[in-house]
Amino acid sequence: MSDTIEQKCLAKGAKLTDQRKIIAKVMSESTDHPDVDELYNRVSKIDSKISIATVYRTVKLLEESGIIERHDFKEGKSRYEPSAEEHHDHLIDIKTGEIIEFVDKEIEELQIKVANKLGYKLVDHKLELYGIKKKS
Amino acid sequence: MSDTIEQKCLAKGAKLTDQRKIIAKVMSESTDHPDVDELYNRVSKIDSKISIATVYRTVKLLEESGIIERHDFKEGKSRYEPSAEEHHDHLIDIKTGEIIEFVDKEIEELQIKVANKLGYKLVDHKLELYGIKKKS
DNA sequence: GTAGATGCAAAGTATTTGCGACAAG
DNA sequence: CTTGTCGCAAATACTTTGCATCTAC
Repeated sequence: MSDTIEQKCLAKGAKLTDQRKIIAKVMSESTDHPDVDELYNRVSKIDSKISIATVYRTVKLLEESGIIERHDFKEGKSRYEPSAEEHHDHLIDIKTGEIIEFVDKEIEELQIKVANKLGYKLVDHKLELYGIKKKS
Repeated sequence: MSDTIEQKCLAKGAKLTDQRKIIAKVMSESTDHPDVDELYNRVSKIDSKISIATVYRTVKLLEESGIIERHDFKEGKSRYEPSAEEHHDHLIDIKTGEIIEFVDKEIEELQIKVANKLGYKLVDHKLELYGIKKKS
């Protein structure tokens, strides 16, 4: 797992510092969508000397390398998650803030079709559903 | 047009000040998606004494009243547009920043279906397509 | 040894807020 | 009158950056 990350960093000509290894490891083990502050907390538990500036610089690096993905949900800050093999979108519970990941091929295909119809080639998209849990 | 906005403000128990009238009018006449700074520029041309704090307070008020909508595209700031009768989504040209509005009923329906499948009632959603113009 | 990375604190953006003055209802 | 609103400047939240030091390669 971290091998891959390290290889990707090297491929970019980036130096493999301890800080980067730690941040990459913590991110790759995250199953939620931490913001920078939360990531900084987790990383600090491993090495308390890492500065938040380095965390900011590293998430930017990892994002540009396609290793993690940034999301701007309806808050004032960015959240990150490791890039998945298969693309997915998010449903956010507006009561609890819980984030559920989902995949829907039909929607994906329709998006491409819509973009085409408008004369565009789709290169990226963002789909977020906001909902409240139904009583079961 | 501005009648509606004024009525809606009054219904909320909000006072109908000159500043609000001007900001609401400028927004209702906007066909693009201005950010607060741009809105402030436009408003200042009509009344140069209006402060940017008032613009921030007013867009928040108008948004909470459902009169305008906020969007967080992939920038660090919010953009606004008057609420439309019919809901629509956006396609953003990643080269030029141009924003194209579109409607696709099929996607809308699928979203509701997906949310239901996950046990949620869909109350809101955000769909943004990012693309590059195809040579015609 | 050298280019690139780090830590720190200062600087930048975007946005919010406390407060005294003011105006709408 | 009274309550909400305004303008101003200070404050906040998130993120970036200049610089001297340090470290991976």
